[in-house]
Amino acid sequence: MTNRVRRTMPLLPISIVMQLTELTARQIRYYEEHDLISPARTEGNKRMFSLNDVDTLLEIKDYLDQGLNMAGIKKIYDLRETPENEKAEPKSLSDAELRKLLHEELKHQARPLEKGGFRQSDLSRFFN
Amino acid sequence: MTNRVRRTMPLLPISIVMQLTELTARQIRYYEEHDLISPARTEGNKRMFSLNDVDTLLEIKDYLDQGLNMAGIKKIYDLRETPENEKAEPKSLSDAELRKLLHEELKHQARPLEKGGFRQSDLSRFFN
DNA sequence: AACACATGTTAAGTTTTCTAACATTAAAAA
DNA sequence: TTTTTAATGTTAGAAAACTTAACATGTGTT
Repeated sequence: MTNRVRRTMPLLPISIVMQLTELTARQIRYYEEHDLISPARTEGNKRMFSLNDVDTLLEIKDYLDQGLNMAGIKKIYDLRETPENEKAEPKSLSDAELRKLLHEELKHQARPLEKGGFRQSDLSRFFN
Repeated sequence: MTNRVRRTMPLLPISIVMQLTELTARQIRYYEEHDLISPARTEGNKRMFSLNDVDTLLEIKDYLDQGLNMAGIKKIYDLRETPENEKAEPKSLSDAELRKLLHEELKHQARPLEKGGFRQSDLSRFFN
């Protein structure tokens, strides 16, 4: 366990991430703008992505294909990253909000899968 | 076996390789000039390194620490990469040449290991 | 029709990388 | 000891890659 991959190490420039994910630079930056990823920065302010970042981007692609929007995806990550213990009191996010999210998701349900896209949101396509 | 890491995929810019190997850009380019590595190039001619390249660079560091020079290291890689079957007739590399190599290596034998350097010439320091 | 969301496109500026030339240092050869 | 050579440092100028910001476009929603 101690010796697992350092998947958080910032290694990849945006050009490579574009290839790996088939996303445009615009898309990647837009997702960052909406706090779905937080790539590291070089001293000169260039984004550097970890393998985890790439995984996340592939997941985002999937969620978008499934009809979710930025807010929906963000919520998912926020929930996911909330430690189990303090997961009790859901802050001030009302039922209304949650119902709306759910609604939105249901509307787009079962969207067809276009142009040979991948299912597997994971770098295992490339590694190990 | 089929699902092994794509260690040959060009992913890393030289700045990251510098961090990973603690080599200067000058050194990395010099080793390329001597055909010890052959990083891929972007369309714009920027070097892009694979994980294999990084492994090789760490090995080169080791060999240099052990007193080998470019020619010696090159020979090692040439031999290593020669398929087992055609490994019979050693081209036109005379005994003289080989003795010289060996000699050189022996002279520098058992050089002390300075400033907490790594032994393990391998990215496993970072991954898996 | 008006709006919002995701994405495309463009412009101008900055960082990173490139090659090439010359400098330095230490070890080997003369 | 002087001269070479090997490895690396340093610098300059040019090109590529990346940045932010602004505005454009397409498509589905209200």
